[in-house]
Amino acid sequence: MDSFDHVSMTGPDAGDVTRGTGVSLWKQIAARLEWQIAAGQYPAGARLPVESELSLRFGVNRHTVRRALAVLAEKGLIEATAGRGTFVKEPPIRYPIGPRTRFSEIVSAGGREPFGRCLGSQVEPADAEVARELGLTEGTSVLCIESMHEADSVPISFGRAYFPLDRCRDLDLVYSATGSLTRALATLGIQDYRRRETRISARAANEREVDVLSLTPGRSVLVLERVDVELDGTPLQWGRSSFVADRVQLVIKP
Amino acid sequence: MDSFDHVSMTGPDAGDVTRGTGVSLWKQIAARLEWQIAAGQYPAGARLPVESELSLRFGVNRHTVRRALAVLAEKGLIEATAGRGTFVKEPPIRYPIGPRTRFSEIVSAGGREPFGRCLGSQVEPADAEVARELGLTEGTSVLCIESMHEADSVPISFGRAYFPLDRCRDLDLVYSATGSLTRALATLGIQDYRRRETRISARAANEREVDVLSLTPGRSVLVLERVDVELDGTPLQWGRSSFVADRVQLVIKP
DNA sequence: GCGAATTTGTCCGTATGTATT
DNA sequence: AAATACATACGGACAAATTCG
Repeated sequence: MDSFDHVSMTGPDAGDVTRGTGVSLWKQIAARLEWQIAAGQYPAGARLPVESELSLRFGVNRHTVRRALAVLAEKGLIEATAGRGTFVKEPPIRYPIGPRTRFSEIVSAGGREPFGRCLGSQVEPADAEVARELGLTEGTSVLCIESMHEADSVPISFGRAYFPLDRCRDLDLVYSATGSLTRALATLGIQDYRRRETRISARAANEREVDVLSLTPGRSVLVLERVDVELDGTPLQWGRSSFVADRVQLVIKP
Repeated sequence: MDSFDHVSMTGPDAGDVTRGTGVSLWKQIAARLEWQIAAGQYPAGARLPVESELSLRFGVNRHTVRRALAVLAEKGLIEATAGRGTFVKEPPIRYPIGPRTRFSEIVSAGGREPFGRCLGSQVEPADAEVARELGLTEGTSVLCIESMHEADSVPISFGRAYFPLDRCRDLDLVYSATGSLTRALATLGIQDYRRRETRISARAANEREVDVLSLTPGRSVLVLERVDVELDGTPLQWGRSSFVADRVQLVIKP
């Protein structure tokens, strides 16, 4: 094949990995692949060459390639599936958490098409938890809305939110019609509200989430528990949403 | 089958679950158990009565009890293990994320004993990512410190942090000696610093995390990526830490 | 280290009341 | 009004994990 005059030339493309420099081969390979991915040579969703091919190309053993790939997998850049291959992952959506967190605005700002759907709603008596968070007495009627969100037709989140019924009657109907909670609230005369607190935890996706969000079992979801209040401080909604962990990255700028 | 027309009492303690009220039995049982847990009748770590015992006590079938327990498990209140039993979980540590996030202060404020340990450190050239985050040029020497933290001897987090070497020489030694990064930085003349950005994602724990944090495989970890800067804005450290997802709850108050 | 006992997890099936079509 | 679907509740059997003598 090609004959390079460098320190070593074991493969056709091996100009980048040089032995005996003090930098381990797997680190060099990882850096090179990361660079190629960042440069768009392997765009999101693309399949990387199979490990044996890479080992040929870099002139190293397959295990050395695997060590490099492990670094990228750890960073969340690629994902390997036995039998299928190794694929470049979509970069996660940056999801800033702040006092005015709105799904559609965040997704639009990221240049993607937001979509929200009301999966169902019902009026129910507030249990101890909902009552505490909304500052109501247990048993007060609240409206529970179950919904999911997508960005560019990719499922992002799924959750339930609770609203005081007196303030938000028929919110579910308007939400279903408009597809946007912000707009639905606006038509009810609630022009603005702000986030009072966000609590974040994580766990493996449950069956329902696997179903609604098109996940494979065992995947992690970020669970966001949030309280929104009206401008005068009255609790407006409390809810818990599950975000597909590897499709979003929550960002907090204090 | 049952010869009761509407209200019945099947068990010795069944005064709380009433049939034919329109509220399903499993919901009533879930609410009752949740109340008992909240009231301290079953404190954190305690074992609940076995399912067969509960089914006797409430006068319902074991399946009905299981459905109620599933609700509490979903809420993160209990955890069942085949062969062992069903246990009340420790409430997660509330971990506020703000401009002055410090592990030891947060844990102390929660009435627990913080503990940090340096697992290892080395000087290495900054790769593209570290260089970008710390505002250095690729290849500049940085100090990498690997550490883990505990609260009341329970592993909480594990991560790697990178520091510009010129500013932080021997930081690892002082850290190992003091067990506190804040104090170690103080002895190097860096009295204060603040969080510039926190990025949060989640995934299943990898092998290393399972090992260091005493987890079972498949558990979720919250991955916090953070940039701390000195008061003049100079990047001081960048790092990624994995938090055991069901032992912490990140709290953001905008 | 083995086996029995305990306990949760998962299946099979049946019956019944209530909504929806 | 009949047919259908769904949620609730019960009964039994066995697998899988854990504990303990």
